[in-house]
Amino acid sequence: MTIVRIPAGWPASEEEARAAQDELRGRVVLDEPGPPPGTGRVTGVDVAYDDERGVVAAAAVVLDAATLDVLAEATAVGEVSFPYVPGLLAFREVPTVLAALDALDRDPGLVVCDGYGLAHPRRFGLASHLGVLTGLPTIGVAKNPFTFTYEEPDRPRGSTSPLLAGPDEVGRAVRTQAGVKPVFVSVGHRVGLDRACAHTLALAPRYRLPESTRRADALCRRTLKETVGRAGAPS
DNA sequence: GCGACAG
DNA sequence: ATCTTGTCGC
Repeated sequence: MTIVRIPAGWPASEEEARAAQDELRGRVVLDEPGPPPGTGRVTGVDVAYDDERGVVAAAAVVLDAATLDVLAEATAVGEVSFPYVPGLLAFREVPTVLAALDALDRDPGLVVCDGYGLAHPRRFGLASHLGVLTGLPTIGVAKNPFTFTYEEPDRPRGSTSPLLAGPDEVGRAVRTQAGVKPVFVSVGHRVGLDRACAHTLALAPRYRLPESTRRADALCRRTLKETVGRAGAPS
C-alpha cells in the first residue's frame, strides 16, 4: 500500500493552520437539514497514530443507516501531517482520512467524525473541515466536552442538554445510554443539529459511541498494527 | 502570566 | 491519541 504524503502547501505552523481555518470557515453550509436519520448510508471515520514513527492509519466504514450493517470499508496509511494542538486537530487527520474516503467503492452518505464540527474555538473543527473539503454532509461526535460547558442531561437514553460556548449553543450533550456519560454532538457541514443528534442516537442502540465510530476505530487500530508491526517489532 | 484543552 | 492487568458484570 502507498503512503499518503503530506500535501504540498500543507500548513507547517500553527499560525498558517489557523489562517487556513479562517479562510475555509466561510464555506461551511449550515442551512440544510441533512439526510433523514435511519435512511441511506452513514460512514464512520477515525485514525490511529504511532507518533514514534510518524505514522497514521485512517479507516472509513460505511454502514446501512437502517440496519447498521457494514456495507463497505477502506483504509489509508500516511505520514503524520501535524502535531496535536487543541483546535488544530484536523491538520493531523485530514489528509489520510480523505484518502480512506476516496478508496471507498460507494458514496459515503453522512460522515460521522470523531471530534467536533462547529463546537470549536474558531467554529471550524474537524467535521466542518472534512465537510468543506469533500462536500459531504458531516457531523462530529466527541467523547469529551473540550473547553465547553454543559449541564448533565437527564438519565434516560435520548436526553440532551446544550453544549455551550458562553451563551451560544455550539452542540449538544447526548445521552446515548441510560446513566452513561453523554457524547458531545456538533454540526459539521450540511446537517442541522437536531438531525445530527438523531443520527447519533440511531447509531448507538447498544453502546455509548456510535457504531460507525466503533467500527472505524477498530479498523484503523488494526491497520496501524499490521502496518507498523513488522518493521517495528522490538528485537 | 497560568492553566485547560477534540484526538 | 497512547501507555497497560486484572477485574467486575451482563
